[in-house]
Amino acid sequence: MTDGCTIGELARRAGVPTSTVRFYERRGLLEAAGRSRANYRIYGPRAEERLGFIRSAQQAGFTLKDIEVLLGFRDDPTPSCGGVQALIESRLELVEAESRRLAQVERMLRGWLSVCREAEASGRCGVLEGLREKNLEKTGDRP
Amino acid sequence: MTDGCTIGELARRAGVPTSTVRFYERRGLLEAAGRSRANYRIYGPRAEERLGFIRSAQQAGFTLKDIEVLLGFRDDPTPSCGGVQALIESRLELVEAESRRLAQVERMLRGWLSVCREAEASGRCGVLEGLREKNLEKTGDRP
DNA sequence: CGGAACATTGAACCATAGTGTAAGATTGTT
DNA sequence: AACAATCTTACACTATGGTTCAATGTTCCG
Repeated sequence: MTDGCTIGELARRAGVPTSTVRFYERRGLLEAAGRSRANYRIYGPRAEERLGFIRSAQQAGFTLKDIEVLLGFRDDPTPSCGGVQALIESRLELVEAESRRLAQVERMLRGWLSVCREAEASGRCGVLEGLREKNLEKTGDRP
Repeated sequence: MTDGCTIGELARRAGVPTSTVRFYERRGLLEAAGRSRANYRIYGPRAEERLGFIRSAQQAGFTLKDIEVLLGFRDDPTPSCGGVQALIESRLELVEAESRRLAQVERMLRGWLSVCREAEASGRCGVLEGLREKNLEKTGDRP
């Protein structure tokens, strides 16, 4: 009772805009808060902790959809750590895949950059000419 | 004149759906094609080559917005390789930043996974408890 | 009392790269 | 002639994580 706070106060403490708090509520990540007489949302320490969890999980690389699941586990009295583990593993796989893709893109771009520097001497642009040929379709890591 | 083809044919050759070709036209990446009597788009070899360029550039990690610029350079009679180089460099920076972020996320997830495995013996879920504490905010690569 | 600073709502909007749909016109094959 | 395939258009929708807006109501400070 003593420590209910408004959405602005909660948001300030968590370091997010109020719009984000409302968004989380809309998404079902935060349960609908109690209301003051003036229909303002009133948050207690539990909501604050929950919001902190969401932000931490987000920093740890979980999507909001993941976090929905994690929160479900958390709310569940059953310990069921297996589901959490499976979630982490599948998220990790996605991240690894994306990481590989990015590394590939990075190599590509570096390749084009060196083409660009080499061609700087001659008048032509090796990149525009090189990208025209589709030798990268299956074969080419290096342009 | 002999080798105009319809959108379906062009799309098949490039390995994209026709919807994507129309989308590129709408985005201004492909110029509006000529039309047959029946109002069908008719594409020549230049369009085919241009579409190939777009796809190649995409594989090389450029966004459609980048590609718009690249196409602009290409259409420009002036050689201006410097602009191309700047574009590659700025794109590369973004990719590197994202790459670092992903690596960080990967470390995080691996950390949580090991927490999860360690806690498997005990009844509790270390992840749900660990994410509650916000010790990861600035300090923590490892949970 | 007055104005600033805060709160409420729903709806629309941002970027990205397309995909899907509906309804109708045209083309090719049998 | 019938039928399938292909084409046309505009508009809406996908996923992600929110942000912005307008119009209106409340609380706080001097």
